[in-house]
Amino acid sequence: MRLSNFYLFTKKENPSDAYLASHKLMVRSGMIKQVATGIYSWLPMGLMVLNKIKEVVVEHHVKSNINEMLMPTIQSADIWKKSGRFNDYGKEMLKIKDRHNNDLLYGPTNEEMITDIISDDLKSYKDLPKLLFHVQWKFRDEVRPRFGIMRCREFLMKDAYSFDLDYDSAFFAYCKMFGLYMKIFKTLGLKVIPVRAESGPIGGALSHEFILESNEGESDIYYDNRLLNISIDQVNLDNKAEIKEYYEAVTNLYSCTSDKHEELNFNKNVPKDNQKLSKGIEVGHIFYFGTKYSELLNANFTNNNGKEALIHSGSYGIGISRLVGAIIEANYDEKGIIWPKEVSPFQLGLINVRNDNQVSLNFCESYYNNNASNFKILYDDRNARIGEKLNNMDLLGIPVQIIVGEKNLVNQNLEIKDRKTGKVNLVNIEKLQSYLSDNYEF
RNA sequence: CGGUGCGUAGCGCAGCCUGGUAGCGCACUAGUCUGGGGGACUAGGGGUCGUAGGUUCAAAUCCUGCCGCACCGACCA
Repeated sequence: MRLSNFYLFTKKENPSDAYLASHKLMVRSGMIKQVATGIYSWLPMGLMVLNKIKEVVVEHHVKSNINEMLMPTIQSADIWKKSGRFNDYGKEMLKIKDRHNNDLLYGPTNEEMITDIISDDLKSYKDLPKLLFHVQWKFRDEVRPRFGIMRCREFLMKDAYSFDLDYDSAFFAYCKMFGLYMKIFKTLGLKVIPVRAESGPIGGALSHEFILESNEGESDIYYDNRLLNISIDQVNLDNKAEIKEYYEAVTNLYSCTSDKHEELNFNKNVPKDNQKLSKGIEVGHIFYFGTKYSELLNANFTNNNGKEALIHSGSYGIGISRLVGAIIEANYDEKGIIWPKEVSPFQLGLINVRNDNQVSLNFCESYYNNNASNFKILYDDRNARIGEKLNNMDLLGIPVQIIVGEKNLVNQNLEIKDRKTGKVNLVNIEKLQSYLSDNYEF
């Protein structure tokens, strides 16, 4: 992408209404623009990142044989009246009336709707188990939205739903999703702590939150830091024994939200050196709620004895739009954003030191033209001053920058700058390709 | 929903107390000089001062309602 063709308008100054670094940086880097309290437009740069994260999450689900589908944002109130949540959900639910005066709502979540769908289809124990997910915009009319995209009213969420014939089977689904989440967050380059949690208005007995540690987080957590040593890498999510072993190894160690915290148990079960008290951002939340919605919405099947039984279900959410902010919180410095390679909208930033220099201009043009199909390159082709280009590229957080100036070009050299370390290496033009592939995974 | 504060150019702000030609920095346009970390100079363009009403010869400024935004609290993914 040539900057001259890109709808990207960055700002030198911070917005006055932003508090969190991630919020300031998202506005400054032209990713989002606020529309109303807790509602944002995603500009091209922001949408690229959002889509990258979504892609990672979707791929992991699809690989695990979880089927992607799509439910609408607007829902009929009927099923919510059946489940009792039309009133119970409270003012956070945005209620709408259509022209026929029917009650509609902008979905805050989809348990009712998915249960209504599967209750028509899953009729026999032979149809179970099943897992479905979608990525869709949600609306929760928060009392006080804040922190930009981190806690907004309209947000993009991946929600998955599991359907099983009994507790044992449902528990396996829960463990599998637990492991899948750990893999997803690891892929995104995030250190995420799974903690026991309250299930809130979703309901149900078994629930875990996934917390990205951050000083700016809103959740307080207590955990045994030995759980960080347990790796998900080698665990096969489809192998019941393996995944349960992993789940138990992790959840046997103390780890919970402040709601669930018991100081006595913490001290009794966790050696002092391993006790960790920390804050973080909730980026995922999973629930097993048994037959709660099946009962309310009549989702039953015929078991192998010919008897009717209720479907056991669970739901599993990841805040996709929140992750954009959360990832920035975990990856920035005083210059700007530092995107992990998995979510960076571009792989390479290309900077021409002087546009009026024929030597560097020729090189940049031909490099870009020859490589734009191999790499995602953001080429700053503006006739701007070098300082502006460098600062701008740092702000945008693209992992690797190629800085092209005549001074180095006459010696057949380019500057390759690593955004994260700030280190600049002179690299021979001939060796550029191998330097990049040796030092970076694309 | 309670408490506090704010709304003036695309962004960040001053002016308001004490009413009298709407200002500054950044950004933008043109030109000149510059040229390795948001450069300098010159000349420009852009505002019904959130909105509706009131007071007044005169309102960005004083008064009232409404709308919007932020922060703190309670609540929540």
